[in-house]
Amino acid sequence: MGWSKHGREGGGHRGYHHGNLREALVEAALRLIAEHGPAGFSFVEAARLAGVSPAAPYRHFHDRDELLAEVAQRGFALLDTALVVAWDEGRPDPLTAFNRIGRAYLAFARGERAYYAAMFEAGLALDRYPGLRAAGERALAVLRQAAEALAAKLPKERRPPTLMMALHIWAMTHGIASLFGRGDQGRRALPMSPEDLLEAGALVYLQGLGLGGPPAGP
Amino acid sequence: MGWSKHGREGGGHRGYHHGNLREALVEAALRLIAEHGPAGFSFVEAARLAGVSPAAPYRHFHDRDELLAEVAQRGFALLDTALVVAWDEGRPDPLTAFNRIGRAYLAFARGERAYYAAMFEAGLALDRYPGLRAAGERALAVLRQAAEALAAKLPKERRPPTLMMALHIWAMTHGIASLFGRGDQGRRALPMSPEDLLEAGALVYLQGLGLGGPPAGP
DNA sequence: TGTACATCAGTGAACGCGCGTTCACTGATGTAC
DNA sequence: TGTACATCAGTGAACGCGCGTTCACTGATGTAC
Repeated sequence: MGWSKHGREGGGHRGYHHGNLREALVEAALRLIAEHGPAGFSFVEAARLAGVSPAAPYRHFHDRDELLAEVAQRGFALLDTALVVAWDEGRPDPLTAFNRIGRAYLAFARGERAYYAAMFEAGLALDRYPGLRAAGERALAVLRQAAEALAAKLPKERRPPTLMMALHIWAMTHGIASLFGRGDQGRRALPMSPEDLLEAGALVYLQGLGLGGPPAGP
Repeated sequence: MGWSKHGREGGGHRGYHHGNLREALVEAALRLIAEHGPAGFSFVEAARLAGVSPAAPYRHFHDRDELLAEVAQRGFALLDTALVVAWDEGRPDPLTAFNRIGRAYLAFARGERAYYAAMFEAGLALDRYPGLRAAGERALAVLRQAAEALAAKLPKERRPPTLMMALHIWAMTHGIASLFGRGDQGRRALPMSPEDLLEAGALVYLQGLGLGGPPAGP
């Protein structure tokens, strides 16, 4: 759910002009991607879903891929927001907030499968859509900020590069989400929830940096 | 590269019977997936590439997806082999061998993009292809074995569950491969090689378990 | 407030295309005797 | 070694389909005066 606020759907008839076709197309794309994957999404069907002739979308998007890229870009923006909210400026303490970020990422991958697929599985060429790349980097920035706050606990000479930390965490989280944490399709069996797996992994990782709870040894 | 051993291609004419159509179709699929992604692969074109009428493939595969699943399954078998070779029974020492596994995984993702895409991005329903799931689990078993050997260095009461270790490592490796380590398309910029990123991440992780080189503190 | 007109966002018919799949068929291969 | 025949692995033509995209068009909206 989530992307269900249709322009004037309830109102019944619309005139010759749709009024909010761009939005309607994005919503239609999300629905189609959720159902058939990014490959099974078609421009024509998106138009049909929006109740409009197959030529109409061309007034708003140069081609099929541009609509896909728009969806992906919005997905990154949503993810960004979700991560910022989860981080909540590190309250009540960085470690708790950090774990919340991981969970938020997994929740996004599971709950917003269409966005996630558009972002990571559509095979869009990042160079052709600079806005897309930028949106992705903004989302990474949250992770980096969290890494920074965590690393700040360490004495200066033992602080790891925060970009590297952020990339490690991103990779593990993304890996868990991709391999185990999506909707039913293609899912692998696991002896624990993706959330628990990630939390344990993050804990070990932070321990390895000299951060985290009680030391490993007795 | 790699999948170029065509049945009797050099020999010129073939008769009415192809002789090795199944193999030829798998090879054609690999080529097409490498070029156009798993979505852009078509049964008809695979037949054309194999020099055969569009109806012929149905003698060997029930449908398009079954061919895709065959490719994915072979991919897992290849990956499995590559990881076993890389592990080399933990020689000369488990840590070195372990790092070789990670590099082998990344090399596979980069070098065998078609296999990798069929395995992880084709969205095949694992339940419909039990052989596929089994092949995937065999590949995971190598990681588990390595985790076991590493954990064996620790006193019994501090040994982590090896399945969990294996999953963490798989997730981080897979995440790095997916986000940064593929061919040109969709690649993100990185301040270091995926290999270095992974090695650093694995080191920190193992450190966190109480394994690895010199202790974190001064 | 009313009118003329430019601009904009749609229409709908049409195109050429490649796809997945089916069908009755036929040529090649292998086996029994 | 030779012949009859079953089986197998291909053919090629055809189907219906949905797709992306284009085109000249038209109805609605907004603006200038």
